[in-house]
Amino acid sequence: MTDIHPVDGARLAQLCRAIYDKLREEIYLAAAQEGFVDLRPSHSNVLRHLDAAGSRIVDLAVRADMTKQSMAYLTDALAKLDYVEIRPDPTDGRAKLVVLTPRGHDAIAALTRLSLAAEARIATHLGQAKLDAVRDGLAEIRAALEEPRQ
Amino acid sequence: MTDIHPVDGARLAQLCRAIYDKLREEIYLAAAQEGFVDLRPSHSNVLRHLDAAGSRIVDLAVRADMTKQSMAYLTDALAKLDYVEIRPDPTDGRAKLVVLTPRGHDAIAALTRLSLAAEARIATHLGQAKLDAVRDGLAEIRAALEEPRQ
DNA sequence: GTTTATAGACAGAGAGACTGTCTTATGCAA
DNA sequence: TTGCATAAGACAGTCTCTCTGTCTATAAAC
Repeated sequence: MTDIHPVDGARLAQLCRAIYDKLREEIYLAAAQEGFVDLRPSHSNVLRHLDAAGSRIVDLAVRADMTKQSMAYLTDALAKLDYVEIRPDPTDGRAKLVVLTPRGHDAIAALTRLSLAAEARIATHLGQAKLDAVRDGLAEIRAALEEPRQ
Repeated sequence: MTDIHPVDGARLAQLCRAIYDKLREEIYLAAAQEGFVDLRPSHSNVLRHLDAAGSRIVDLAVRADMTKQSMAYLTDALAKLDYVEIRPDPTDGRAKLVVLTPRGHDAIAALTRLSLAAEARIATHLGQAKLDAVRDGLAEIRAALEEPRQ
């Protein structure tokens, strides 16, 4: 009988998925142990895109490539958890600004630190140079995928 | 004001996530255009792990790292869409075997072909050697992440 | 000043994961 | 052989996160 999965396991998409899943699990588990028990991976869709001065929901939605309704759901959840504050935009009566609370700043700092720690652990296996090379290659791949297909 | 995101954008996890999301979108969009309109990314959690001779739900669940209830939901959905057939296991009255239908075989073949095509497109940007090096590095990283943390 | 565009809110739906419980079948041991 | 622990899966319910569609209020443009 022929093999069902001729080239599986070595596919770029599967590798990226597996690595992302592992890192996400590791980072959010560690964050929970530091006290951020209510922080969920989906929340990083907000935190990653916040400006220091605060951002509008619609801008966050565009950056995260999701609908403004979905982004509103996430920002509302983060507001209830005291990671962000939502206040009216003084320059536009329709808009609101999502701004980080001190706890939100702490969360971003922790997530950043834990991400770096995870990479440092990987570097002990591969060596820093190789890890850097992979990361540079991934950045190139991401850029290549941004381009429209002909 | 200090920068909120000191090292963002170059993080391994974010790169893997972005690339996986793009590839997944691209591959499943192309698959839909080939007639697999009802195939969803979550279904690959089943298809990726199926044995040629058929697999039990509980085994698929372990391989996909999810509960058997969740896996049963997915295999049931795939059965309704005629990608798999669920039949009793002749060797164990409690168990059922999930086996691919011809349409399921076609779907796996298409997904495999489209994945390779996406990587070939990337190779035109990076060169095959660089892409291979990145893939090898990712495989090493995945292996490193499998090891328990000390 | 009227029309159009924009920001967000509200309601509802659906996918995909989870936990908990239950039934049935297997297999081993008393 | 009976009786119990184990295992496979089914059933019910919940939760998170995303979507579409519609609506209000404000801003901007003509």
